[in-house]
Amino acid sequence: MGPTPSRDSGKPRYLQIADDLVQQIEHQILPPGEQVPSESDLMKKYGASQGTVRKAIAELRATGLVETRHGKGSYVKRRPPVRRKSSDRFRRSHRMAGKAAYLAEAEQAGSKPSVSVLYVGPAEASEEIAERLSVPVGERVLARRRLYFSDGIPTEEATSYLPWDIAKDIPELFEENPGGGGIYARLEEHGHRLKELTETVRVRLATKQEISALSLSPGSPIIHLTRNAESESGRVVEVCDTFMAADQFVLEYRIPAGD
Amino acid sequence: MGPTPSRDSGKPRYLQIADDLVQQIEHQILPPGEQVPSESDLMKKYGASQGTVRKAIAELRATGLVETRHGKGSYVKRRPPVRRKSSDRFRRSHRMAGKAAYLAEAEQAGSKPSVSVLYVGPAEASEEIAERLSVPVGERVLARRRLYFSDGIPTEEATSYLPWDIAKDIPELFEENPGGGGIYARLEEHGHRLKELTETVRVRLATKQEISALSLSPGSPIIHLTRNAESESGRVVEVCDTFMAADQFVLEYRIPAGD
DNA sequence: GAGTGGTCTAGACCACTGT
DNA sequence: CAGTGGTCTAGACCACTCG
Repeated sequence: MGPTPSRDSGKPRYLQIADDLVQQIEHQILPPGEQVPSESDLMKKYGASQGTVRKAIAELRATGLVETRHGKGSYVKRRPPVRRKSSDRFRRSHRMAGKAAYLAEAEQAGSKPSVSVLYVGPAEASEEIAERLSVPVGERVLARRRLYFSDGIPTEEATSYLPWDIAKDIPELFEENPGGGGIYARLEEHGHRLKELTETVRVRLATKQEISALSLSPGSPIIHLTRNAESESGRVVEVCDTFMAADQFVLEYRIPAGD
Repeated sequence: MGPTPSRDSGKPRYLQIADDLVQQIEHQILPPGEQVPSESDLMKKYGASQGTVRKAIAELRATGLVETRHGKGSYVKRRPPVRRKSSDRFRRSHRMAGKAAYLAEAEQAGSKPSVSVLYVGPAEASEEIAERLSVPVGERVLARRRLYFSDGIPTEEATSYLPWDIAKDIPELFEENPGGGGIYARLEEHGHRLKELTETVRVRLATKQEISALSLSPGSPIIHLTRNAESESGRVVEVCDTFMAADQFVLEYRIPAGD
């Protein structure tokens, strides 16, 4: 009758242990940020072998409750506030208010946003980018790759591509900070009035590179969002690829019912 | 120099084995639908223990390349054609053409769609549904729950909720098949002309129930899509919750750049 | 160094699927 | 029944982190 839940249900031992740990986390006996007992502690406590307690912890990791650092231990994840990404962020009125889309949204969510520019400069259009921008493969384009942080932790990586003949006349696009309203505001000031944006949403499990770039746990789903910005002349004047941790975002779209 | 890739890199053995299997799958040496060699075969082939080859297979399962059936074996997944879900599917012109959104899209994708109605009838509004429909919690609403199949395999489960006072005057909504153009067409015929739809996209790992309902593998990400349909009178006349296997869909949204 | 997680083995037994 | 995957053990060794 000890505190150890060793009752035999039909359930595998490793799931019983996992469930017990889930209970402790939900009841804040293991509060966010706290270290989960080490494998050897758990082996003693549950009278199980290392393989079994490891499987239990792997279970918690898979459901995103815990993250594990080699040589240190497993820690209860602090539930990050969900960031909301609304299609409204592209409204012209928001740009006129002088805010870039990302900062406006982050402020609204009450977190401290920051941006790190990884690269701004010329690049050769890959097959996919060339197709989306309707330029020849290998053509020079302007690439702008940024990493966005919220409260200091990386949440989102985005890369924009613009046709060189458009970008070359807009010096602000070569700056790290393109100025109030972001690059869309600059494009519109230079006569490229936007007509429509097309976004696609894809989901898959993160690759190893993305895991390290966004410091995720293995097995985390990520959202791959692409956007094409079409001007009123019918030309695609910018495309953007964004990668973000799926569990930290809610995307919102308003769709007119017309036509 | 045997066919066995036992070169020692720094990589763990189970990942080497996994990579080798991935190669065989990508080069169609293990074609879709084929059974992966059994654990004991792999143990012999790679000279590894059961635990190690199991971890290798678990890796393939996590990346969705393979699915495992207890007592039978692991099988290379048939890559299902990706289904595209475009916001255009709500255009009025499509409804007028007499097609429901789902069927129209599936046809375009070249797959044989079918629908199974799980429930049509009254239900009590949960807190969340009540909030979205602006009715009191517990109020009677019409619920329509369907399971969608593509080529016989379940891909998507959706539940619509409509306020009772609206639904009660539209007898087709109580039928399994609401008729050409779907329920939105019926709503518009009865004076509820739609103004705007708001969709939200959330992603998370599938729960055990969803795994069985959509016959997924554990650890698969799923997309939870919610939609609120607002009529020109400003009232939300329908809300819908959809769950789908994330790796089988690409969502597409067209966003007007105006205002 | 002591303590942590990460990999691997050899063997055991159980549970499910077919014939 | 034989063959498959699923669980578990006991012990070994390696790799990372921190004082």
